[in-house]
Amino acid sequence: MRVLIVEDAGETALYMRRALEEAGHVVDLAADGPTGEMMARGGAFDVLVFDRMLPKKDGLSVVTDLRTAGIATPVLFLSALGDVEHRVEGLKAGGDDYLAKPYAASELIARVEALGRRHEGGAPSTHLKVGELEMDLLARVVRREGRKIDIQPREFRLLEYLMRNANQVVTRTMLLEKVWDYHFDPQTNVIDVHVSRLRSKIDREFDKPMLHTVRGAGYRLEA
Amino acid sequence: MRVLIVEDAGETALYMRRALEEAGHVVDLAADGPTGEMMARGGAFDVLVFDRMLPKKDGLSVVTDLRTAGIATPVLFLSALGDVEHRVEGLKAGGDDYLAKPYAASELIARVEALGRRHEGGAPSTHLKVGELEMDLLARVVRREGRKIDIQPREFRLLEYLMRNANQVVTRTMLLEKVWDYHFDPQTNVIDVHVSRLRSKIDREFDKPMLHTVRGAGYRLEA
DNA sequence: CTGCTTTATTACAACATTGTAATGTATTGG
DNA sequence: CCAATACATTACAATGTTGTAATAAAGCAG
Repeated sequence: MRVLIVEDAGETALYMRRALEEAGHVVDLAADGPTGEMMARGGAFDVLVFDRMLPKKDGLSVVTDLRTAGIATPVLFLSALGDVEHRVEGLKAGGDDYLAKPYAASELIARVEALGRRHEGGAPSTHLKVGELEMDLLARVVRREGRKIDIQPREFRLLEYLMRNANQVVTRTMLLEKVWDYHFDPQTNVIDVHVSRLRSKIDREFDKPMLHTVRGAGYRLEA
Repeated sequence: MRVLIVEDAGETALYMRRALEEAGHVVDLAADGPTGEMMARGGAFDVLVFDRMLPKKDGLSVVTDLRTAGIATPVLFLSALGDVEHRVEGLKAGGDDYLAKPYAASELIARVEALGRRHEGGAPSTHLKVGELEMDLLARVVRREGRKIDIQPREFRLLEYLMRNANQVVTRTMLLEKVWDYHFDPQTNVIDVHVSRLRSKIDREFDKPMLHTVRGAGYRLEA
């Protein structure tokens, strides 16, 4: 897991870093509010750990700003101010958890992992994109250059497989296995026919063809 | 937000319920482990609040079981045992937060809302579950009690809609709009026919029917 | 260039899915 | 209990989807 710790007390920061790294995570440090905010916006972290009090811009306002900027990375607040009002304040500002000092390393780790767990293990992608071609797996809709394209179930599976392997050659055998669940050669031209149909939908009417034949090898969908 | 509180001490449960309801949430109660687990599996809650110690089956094991069953609803543990090991234990079992008693109502509310917030903003769910009936939106597969059920596209949409509105009555008009995209009455019995077909697949061959008729109103899929 | 092989396209037949209509069964109010 | 109504089931017809086969076109080796 990639964790960003924003903490001004050098000692504490290093201690936390060591604890999290020993638990197998990748840790970055920032020492003040603006730096932390910048890094949080740029780098793709799984969890942010913020000290409540920070030089220049305090943790609370940084998180408020991150949230209004649409950044949803989970935040764990860390502070010596452990009373209820402060904790509630932190959660209201858009924090996801609040841990009062002093705390045990094991609890820090457990809470960071609880926060990160959902995000990374979370959802398998429901949307594929190859160049200007897009597929929404849930809505079962395909678009090229924004225009909706009507597509049949088998064509959909075929295209999905091609998109998941975009810019690579996909053999006929692979297609038979993955799109048709055939584990033998049907001795017919099913694939040719469906590739042809798919082409007529995603390539005809558009300038550049995306679905290319690789003679003797198979097909390749290019961005 | 829909919240399930699983707590055996009646007093405490009622106090929590009132606090959350005043904050505008819908609250259900359960008094022991198995009941809580059942409700958590069936009803679509945004947050689960579990007491650590519960009659019959303790909170920890219930949550472990829910997680292995693939139910990812955020869990807030609540307990008098506030020391570090217990907190870590709760988070490891799959809890998302841990609040030690005594706590202020405002903090309970803030934490429940923090948990719910995270969940709803997330990716669209790709997996639906109502009782023993499961639907994988991406793989387009339906199972009941683990057995795979073959289902037609229109039946799939119908069932999806019923599952998304499980335990609630769904009217014929709603079905026509959402499943058929008709915005008028086709004057036929399409719905009856498809409900019948769906029943023959998901209910026939199983002990308890899940798809119930609500005479004069519509249908309801029950856990 | 010619003949051979691979790939494309088209037309059609088999099959699957969907909606309609007819018939049968349960529920409710009088 | 009967009639009226709502719902369930079955059979069938219309339509959509898929695979096969025939034919055409393209690429390649000699």
